[in-house]
Amino acid sequence: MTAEDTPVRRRRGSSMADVARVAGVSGQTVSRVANGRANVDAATRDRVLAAMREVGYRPNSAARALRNGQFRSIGVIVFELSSFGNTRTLDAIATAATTSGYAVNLLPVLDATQGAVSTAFTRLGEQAVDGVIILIEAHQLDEAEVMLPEGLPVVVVDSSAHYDYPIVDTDQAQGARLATEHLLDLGHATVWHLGGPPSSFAAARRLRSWQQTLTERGCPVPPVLVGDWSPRSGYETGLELAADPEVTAVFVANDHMALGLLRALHEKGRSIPGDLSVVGFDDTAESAHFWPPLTTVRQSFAEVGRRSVDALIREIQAGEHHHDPVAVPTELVVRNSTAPPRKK
Amino acid sequence: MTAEDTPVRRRRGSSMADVARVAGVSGQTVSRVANGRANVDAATRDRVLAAMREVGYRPNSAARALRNGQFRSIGVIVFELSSFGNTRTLDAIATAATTSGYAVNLLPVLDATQGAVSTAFTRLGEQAVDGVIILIEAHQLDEAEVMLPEGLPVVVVDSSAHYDYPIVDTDQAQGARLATEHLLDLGHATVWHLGGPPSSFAAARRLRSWQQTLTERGCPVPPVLVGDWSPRSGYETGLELAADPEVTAVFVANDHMALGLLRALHEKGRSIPGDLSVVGFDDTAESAHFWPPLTTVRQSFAEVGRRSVDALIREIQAGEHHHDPVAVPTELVVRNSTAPPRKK
DNA sequence: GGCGATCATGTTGACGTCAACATCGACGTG
DNA sequence: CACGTCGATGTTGACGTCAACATGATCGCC
Repeated sequence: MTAEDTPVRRRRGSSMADVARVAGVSGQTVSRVANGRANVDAATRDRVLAAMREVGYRPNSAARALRNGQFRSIGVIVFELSSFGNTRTLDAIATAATTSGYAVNLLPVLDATQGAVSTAFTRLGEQAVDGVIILIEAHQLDEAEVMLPEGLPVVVVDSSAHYDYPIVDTDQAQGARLATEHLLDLGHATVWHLGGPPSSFAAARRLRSWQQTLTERGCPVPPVLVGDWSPRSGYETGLELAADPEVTAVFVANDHMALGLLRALHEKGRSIPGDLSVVGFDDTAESAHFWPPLTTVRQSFAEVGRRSVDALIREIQAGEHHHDPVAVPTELVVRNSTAPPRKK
Repeated sequence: MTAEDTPVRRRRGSSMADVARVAGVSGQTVSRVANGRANVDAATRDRVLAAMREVGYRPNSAARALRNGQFRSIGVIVFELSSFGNTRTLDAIATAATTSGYAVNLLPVLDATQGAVSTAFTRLGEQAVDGVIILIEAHQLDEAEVMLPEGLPVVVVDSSAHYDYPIVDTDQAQGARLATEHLLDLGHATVWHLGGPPSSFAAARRLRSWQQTLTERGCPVPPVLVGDWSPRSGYETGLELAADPEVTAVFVANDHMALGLLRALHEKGRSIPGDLSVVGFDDTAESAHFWPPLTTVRQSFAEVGRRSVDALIREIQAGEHHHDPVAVPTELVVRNSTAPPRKK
């Protein structure tokens, strides 16, 4: 409209001072109105509100943060190739944080090397956050020198017990037990297991729990198959497994690998669940529509997100350290990929 | 623990003044070192660096932002139930932004009602961001009063041409043409289409391009089937389609629906690609392991993310408005779900 | 009617950083 | 040796907000 064409566009908006001038009050009164303090005359308040609208006032959060020493913002450290679970958890974290009046700062780790993780933490130091949720698998932390700024509240979403930070995660052990017992209860002599990468604590927990459940029931423990969470690794394992008629039941550590495994079994002409029962872990949005629809263990990512934000905010606001790990229970969803073994 | 229990926990760290005191220099010199200015004596620089380490100095980004009138941070408005594509794009955005030295602020829209979208924008006003990328489907914007703070750089990731903001998106039309022509080239008389929800501009573009391709080739245009992106809606449509022997080729607007459709065809005993060829859109990580592996159109979410960040940063730094929409090309990935029609 | 309580509003300064300007010493040149 | 230059370093103030304190007006009560 006007001829004001500043070449360098510093987005200096209007400040309280501008509003104050228009409304004919002091800056402090504007501040009181902006923060909803009670001790302002109704007429004055209206005048200020009108002035705010007129000049298009929006509070400057940098100034506010500087003044208060708080950012009302939390950082979330995620690994670049955010896995299915992490994505869902991130979603829940964002929702919970927003509901609690906190902003969410994404801090991606650009690659898996030590340096990159360290860099993420360094960057963290310069970020405007009051606390951090770590969403990468803990073994990646191990390798990096974990140099978190002292006094920065942290919550780790993982199943590792190695750190001195509050921990929130799905109850991996309970979920794996659910899966294994389901297959055993159907009458299978034992259950094979396709696990995730050994570097993942979650994978380790699921594996251990599967082992333990078999042992408790007096079942033989077959050799462990190792995958890397990807459908491809499930597919490759599936090709091997299809050749062994002894195998009648498999517990796969995530649904993605289960998908690849199903494909391999189809290719080899093995019927599911007729020849082989399969249970997954996660319950992705697609799992109900695999062929056949997959029996799986449903994780409550929403709950994990919510709990971790709660824990972090409590830490931020009260300095409270909640050292008991939070384990969010899972739920078995039975579909068509599991059935009793064929009579011999 | 100690007796000093400040009720309000202000996380005041050490400031430049502290470093300056320890190093025996002025705050300004510390500032120069922190910002890598050249005109500092080497010995002095080392002394300051040592002092920084000693007191654990980290720059206060709030103060910096206040001083500079810039936050070096961009906001990304996302819809709560971030779809597969949005998640991938977000990932790419985060990576690109970080690489360019910008932080990423997540601004989730908590539900689809008008009020919620407006709230997100209002909140935006208080956020510390230099610009915004809008990742929700544009029709949701339509419904809300779009009240973006004036002068705030914005980039929209969508296929709508309704807005006065720069737009970046996958070239939906080109992708849909690729899919349709592939099926036609195999010898199918025509191609059916299971589209996404009409409210989605992306879905509309794919649909229009499919229609146009058929018309250009002089093929009959079958009635449009409408889904909602979910595997379930694909499944339901699949049940209908399986009953119609006329149908030999289907282009499904996303891989999730294609998965559901495949399941329905399996259930009805129709063979793929023997009886029916299916092409999807997206190329998710799982699509290669569907049964059968899915022929699909690969979107480059990474490219979309990168380009939108680039556009936004250019806008922020140069005030440049790039009004030509950016269309990122797709690529057809041929797998086993497509084949020539059976000879009659 | 005098005095303290209550309430609206104003004034001041500090949060941490950094651009702009000021200072000071060293060095080169005619 | 007087003067100008350049490079290192210091000093000041402003960015926008808000707590703490200050002011001044109104009201109730003995």
